Parts: sequence; structure tokens; C-alpha cells
Amino acid sequence: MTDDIVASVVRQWQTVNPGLDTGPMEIIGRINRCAALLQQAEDAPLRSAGLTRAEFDLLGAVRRTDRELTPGELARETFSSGAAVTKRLRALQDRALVERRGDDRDRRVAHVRLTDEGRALVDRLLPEQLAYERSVLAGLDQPGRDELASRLSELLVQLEGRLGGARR
Amino acid sequence: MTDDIVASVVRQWQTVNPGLDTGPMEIIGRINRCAALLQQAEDAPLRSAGLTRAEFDLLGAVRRTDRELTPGELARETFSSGAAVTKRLRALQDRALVERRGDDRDRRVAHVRLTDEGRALVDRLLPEQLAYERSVLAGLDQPGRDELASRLSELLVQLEGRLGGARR
DNA sequence: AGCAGGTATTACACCGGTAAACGATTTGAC
DNA sequence: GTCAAATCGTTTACCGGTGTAATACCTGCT
Repeated sequence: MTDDIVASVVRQWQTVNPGLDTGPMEIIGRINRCAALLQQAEDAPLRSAGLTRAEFDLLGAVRRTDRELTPGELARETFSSGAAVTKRLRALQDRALVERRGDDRDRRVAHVRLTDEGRALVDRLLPEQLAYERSVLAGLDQPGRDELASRLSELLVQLEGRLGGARR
Repeated sequence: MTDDIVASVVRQWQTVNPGLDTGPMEIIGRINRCAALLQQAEDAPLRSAGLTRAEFDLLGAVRRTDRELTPGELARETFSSGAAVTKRLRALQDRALVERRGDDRDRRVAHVRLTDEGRALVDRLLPEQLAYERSVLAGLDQPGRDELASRLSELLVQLEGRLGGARR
């Protein structure tokens, strides 16, 4: 069992400040570090298609709900600000991947849907992306992956309850 | 067992595209989501001290290594670009939390150390931060936390080997 | 001296968030 | 019924933070 960066950081803290309860770092530090490493590399298949992770998330949200979404819904779905969604929509629209359509009843709201190219792009990219992710996770055996997924789900439920409630 | 956001996203994908192997999402999606939620809220104690997470990481790196570090070392230690470190150092120096000292031998390199206030600030903030993080993790029992930490460590080792090697 | 390699900083551009602005709709008082 | 005010969804304006790439500077070797 070799140790990771977080383990050595924790060891440094213990040396310098022996009383410290560094327990939380072992989880939160690792989650942050994993997320950082993943985001740096994970997007390789996306980048080759000229897409940001955030843009892909947006396209994916429209694709998987299989209906038109409003910018507001997209903002909630992708956990980003309305302004960010607006900008991404403009960029994606300029590339003819999404279309805007004004609501007939309420002219404040817009409806966003994928163009055929947008849909085709997502359907081509997502399997590539998942295959890449699968290769990244290949170092863990199946029981380990299940265990990890289930623990993360537990944690995520906690976080959503505690923090997601305070959101918005 | 209630399910989290990732579970419902996976379900949506399965509805729309039944053949898809969504396994990787169960881990990577959750890690990203946890990291996002944590970073939004986790920094509460820091923000009250007027510090960014990145700035705190930088101060922490100097504190825990217990010696002067060069900007380059700090960039590697905090996994950010040299330019970002330069700017953060300027900001922290303006607030008298760190000091720069030029090397006598090699006048390219600088050495960064904490001022007394900087050191005091870290030593005051870190326990607060850890206490806050502990409260966030309180929903998991101790065996669950250990299990999670250990699985994350496994994954992190894999990622560092696979991706960290490609870094620089 | 000149050149190759290394360190830190600066210049520039992108991306995201907050807050203000804008247009549209609903509510409520008269 | 109508007007004014509050509310809502979206967009725009602005700002801060980060990365890449160009720059300045230094060292050590030939």
C-alpha cells in the first residue's frame, strides 16, 4: 500500500502540529484532489470536440431529460448561475448545437432544445467519455468501485441535505 | 436509503439510452458533485477571514512544511500555475501575511515565509476549518468514514500515477 | 563572451459569479 | 376594469481569479 499526496500532507501537519485532528482531510482533501485531477484530464475526449466540461454538462442535461428546458431549469440542473448558462447557450447556439424558442404564453421564458447535430454530438461523445472514465477507474476492482460509489452516495445525500437546502 | 442527485441522473440516462454503461458516473459524478458542494460551503470559516480557499492552501503549504518555499515549489505544492501563485503572493504580502526574501546565491529565486500574523492566522483558522469539516462529515459513522477515506486513497494513488505523471 | 536552461513575473484572454437592468406577468387597490 | 407595484425569468455589465504564453532576468557551461 503506497500512500497518496494527502497522506503525506497529513503527516506534515502532524509533525508540525501534533495535536491536530486531521481526520476530515483524509476525506475532503482527497475528494478535492481527485476532482482536480479528474477535471484536468477527464475532459480529453471533450476538448477534442471543442467542448468545455460545463458545456457538455449543459448539452447532457437537455439530452437526458428528453424535453425542452428553460435557462432557469438548466441553471438549477447544472448547478451554475443563470448568467453562466446564458453565455454557454449563446456559444452553443452559435455552433448550432442548441436552439432557443420563445414561449407563446409567457414571453419571459425561453425553451432550449438540441439541434440534430447537438444531439448527435452528445450521443457520440458520451460513450467515449464513459469509456475514458472507465479506464481511469480500472485500477479498482469491482467490489471496491461499488463500495466507493455507495459511500460517496451516502456522503452526497448528507451534503445535499445540509448544504443543498441552504442553496438558493 | 434515499438516493442522491447522481442516482436520478443515471436513471434519466438509462431511460433515454438503455444500453449505456453509466457505471463511471456513479463514482466520478459523485466526486465532482461532492467537491462542488464542499467548495461552496466549506470555505465559510475562511471567507470570514477574508481568505480564498486557494490563498489558505498556499499559507497552509508554507506552514506545514515549516520552512521557506520558493514560488515554484508553492506552485507544485498547491497544484496551480506559477502565475496564480505570483498574484496570490502579492495579495498576501500586501496584507502582511507572507514575506518575500531574495536568494543570495541565485538571484532568480525568491523565498517565501509566513509573517507572525500569517502564522497566527493559519493556526487560528485551521482548527476552525477542520471542526467545520468534521461537522459536515458527521452524518457518516466512523467505520464508514474510514472505509471512504481508504477507497479514496486507492483511487487517488491510481489517478496520481496515471495523470500526475503526465503533469509537467 | 555567448548560449542553453531555469525561475519568476507580466500581458492577455477566458470563464464564472454577483448584481443591476430589462421586459413580461401577476397581484392588489381603487 | 385599470393602473401601479411587486414579482419573475432572462440577459447584460462588471469584476475577480486562473491559465497560457510571452517576457525579463539569472546562472552555469562551453
